[in-house]
Amino acid sequence: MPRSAAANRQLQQAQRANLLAAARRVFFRGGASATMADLAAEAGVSQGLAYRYFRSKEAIFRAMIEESLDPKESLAHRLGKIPGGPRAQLTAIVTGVLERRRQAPEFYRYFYRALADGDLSPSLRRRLQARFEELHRALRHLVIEAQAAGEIGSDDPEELVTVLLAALEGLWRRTSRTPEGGANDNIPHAEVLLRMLGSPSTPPASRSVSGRGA
Amino acid sequence: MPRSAAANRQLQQAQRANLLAAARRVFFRGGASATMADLAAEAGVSQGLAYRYFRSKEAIFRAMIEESLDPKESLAHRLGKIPGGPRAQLTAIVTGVLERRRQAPEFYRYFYRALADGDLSPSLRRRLQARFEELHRALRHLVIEAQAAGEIGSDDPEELVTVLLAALEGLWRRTSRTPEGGANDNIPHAEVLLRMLGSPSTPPASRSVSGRGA
Amino acid sequence: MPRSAAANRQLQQAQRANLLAAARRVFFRGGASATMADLAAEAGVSQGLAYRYFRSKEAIFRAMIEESLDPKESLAHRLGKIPGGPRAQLTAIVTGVLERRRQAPEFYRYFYRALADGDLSPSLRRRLQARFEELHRALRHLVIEAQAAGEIGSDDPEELVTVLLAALEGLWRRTSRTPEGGANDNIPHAEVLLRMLGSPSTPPASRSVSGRGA
Amino acid sequence: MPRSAAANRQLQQAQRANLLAAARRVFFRGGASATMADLAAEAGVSQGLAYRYFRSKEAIFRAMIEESLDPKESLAHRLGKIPGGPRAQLTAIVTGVLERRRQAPEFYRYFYRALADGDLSPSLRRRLQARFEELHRALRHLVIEAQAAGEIGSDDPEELVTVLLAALEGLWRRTSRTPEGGANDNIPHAEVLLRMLGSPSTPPASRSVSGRGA
DNA sequence: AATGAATGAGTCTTCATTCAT
DNA sequence: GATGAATGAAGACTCATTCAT
Repeated sequence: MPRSAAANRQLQQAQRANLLAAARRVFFRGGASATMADLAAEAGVSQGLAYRYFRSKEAIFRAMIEESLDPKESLAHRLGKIPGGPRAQLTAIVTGVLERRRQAPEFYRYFYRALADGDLSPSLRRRLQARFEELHRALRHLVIEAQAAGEIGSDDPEELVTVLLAALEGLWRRTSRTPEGGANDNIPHAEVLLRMLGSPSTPPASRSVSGRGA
Repeated sequence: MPRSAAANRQLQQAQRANLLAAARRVFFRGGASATMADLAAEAGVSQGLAYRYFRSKEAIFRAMIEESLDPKESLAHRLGKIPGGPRAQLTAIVTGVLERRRQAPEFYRYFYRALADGDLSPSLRRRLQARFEELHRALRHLVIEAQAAGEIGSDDPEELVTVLLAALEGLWRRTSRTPEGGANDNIPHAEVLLRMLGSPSTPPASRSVSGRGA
Repeated sequence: MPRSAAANRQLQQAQRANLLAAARRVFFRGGASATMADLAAEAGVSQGLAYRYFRSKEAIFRAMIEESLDPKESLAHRLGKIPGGPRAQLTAIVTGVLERRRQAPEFYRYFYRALADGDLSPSLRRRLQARFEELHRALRHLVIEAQAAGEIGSDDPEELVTVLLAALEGLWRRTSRTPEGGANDNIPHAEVLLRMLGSPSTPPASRSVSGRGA
Repeated sequence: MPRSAAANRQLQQAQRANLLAAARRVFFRGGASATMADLAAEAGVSQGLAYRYFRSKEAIFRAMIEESLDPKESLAHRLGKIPGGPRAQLTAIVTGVLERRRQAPEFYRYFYRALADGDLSPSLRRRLQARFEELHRALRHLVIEAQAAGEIGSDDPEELVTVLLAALEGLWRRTSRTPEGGANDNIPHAEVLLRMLGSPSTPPASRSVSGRGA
């Protein structure tokens, strides 16, 4: 007598989740050089089984990322729901990003890894980049608005966004290096990062590279 | 008539340098997936020759990094030579780092790549981490001194150093993704980053995660 | 209430036939590269079920051929029932073979495929060859009789049989290549093939390879 | 000191030929199911080496066939050079084909095998079919001319060409089954095959399938 | 009797490394 | 010192076959 259809569906979902979780662990450890054998061993299944659930190694990687690309997580999505002026919205975004790092240190790690490792399907690469650019645009828009509202300094908005994103990326990256996925200590407050934006009274950073301004 | 021993040694040095330069170019382009065949082609020599100069592919990678670990490049080394108070020294360090990025975008890329990819000998990994920690300690020391001198705000020094390093790492990382090795546009001024340190009048960022401080 | 034993047996027979028919279709399309998954899909059953009825993939292939080796189909069997002299019997055989091709183009295809592909159990291979040889002997016998009766030319009988069989095999083979299993156009008349046997007045083909005979 | 360039070239050609010869033997035996391991073993080299000389397994198969597609072997090419009327030219072609079979029994075998086995790149498949069609057209043209010249019977030319080609293909096929590549005995004379074309006095084969014509 | 999830041996292919010249 | 042909150990992926349900 065959297994019931329901039981089968449950088994399938469990295995899929199991494989995806194993992939997360294994890619987290070994980067792109992790092998299917590693993954299978980690998941406690045979190598062949992975191919019942995913077409290829790349498909697993993709699924892993797609999972995190849930549209509800999109900043654009959440942006509309934040109350207050542009400065307050910037604070909320940065805080949200930092908060997520605290809770799921490995979260965005795949995004950066994926972009750094060359072997990524063009389509997925495009989707990832679109996500990054979305954040970029959202921040730029808020920065310009905040400047118009006299809430922050008057440096080049593009420059401010770049350094803000860099700081956030750098913080995520650090996760990679601490063995256990990064302890939660020393994660800075959003306010510290936002100081880079300056206050209305701050003069723009001088063009001189040696930056003796102020 | 055999070549003179001196001429021989010189030739060897030249080949070694040639291979190392090719490795730099090739790893920069292809990341960890660059092959020995790529390297040999780039260097214009046979595949076998690389093994006269380096024990293995990993040895080339290691040598490539060692070359950049030249003690004269060490921040600690250069720190003694910077005039001015702790705040000025911090400015000088950050400026120097940003300047280097402008000039040789691929410079530190290997360090981060090496740490991210798992396949790195423990000993080299230790050396790299030591280098990072050296910078970390130097910055922390200056931050504490600057706080003592009333030149910056009174946030947790560890937190300030972390976010400063993260911002710098993030900026280097960005290099990796821009096709041509990173255009120099939008590299922020040191002063913008240093704003994160706050001024004596800035109250420390509140402990509240939502960072409504100030 | 369990199914009756008779009903059970009938169900089994039906499944077996179903699988065999699916195998025929699937092997006909995909050749030796057809997979068990293909077969199961074609038969509309699970992959595992095939193994209740056949020990292995090869067993299915074998059964498929055995089915066509039904002794009632044997030429030897039918030979006794053909009226007329040896020439008429030759005509009848060749006509029968051509006719069968018209009706079931995929019929003998398996025989040839099976012999060409190496992976065939020795015992089955022997049985197939025996079948071919049976036809061979029957034809040779008739050719010799026809010569004795002065109904055909006096070439080497072995040679005549070889070329006759070759022409028939070639015609079957052609079936394989036409996408839809071979349209029925241009299937030659038996009489055309039989012309090769010559008439009493035809001088034997000369031994000269360049064949300037006649 | 490196091997001389000449020595290298010689080595390469020898290996390429060696691999191709091994492929011929191995595909001859095992059909498409022969593995690269088989081939390497047969050639007496490592599996990896084959890939220095051929991009893939399919490339080897292709090269094997291309080798036989030498344009000088083309019937169209040779057709211009045959003296005599259309009947004589038909004789010459068929004789040539038979002769080749005598000399190199495995020669065309790959062509037929290649067409039967599904896994063949579309481009190569097209080239092969073009070759077959070339022969087909040449024969049809000559048959029509021969009929116009009153040198043969007046059956449907397409039918005559089909049966002629089938006979030739069948003869080649037979090579496949004799263990040692086919002994040369019983290869029929061209003249026997050409009898199928009939003589001016032969009435066309009747349309009746049972072929009681003549 | 039937299912389909799971297995594992085997396939093609790549690539760091060695070695005869 | 230099070459590049040759090796062999993986790696991703397929598929006939088994087995718990």
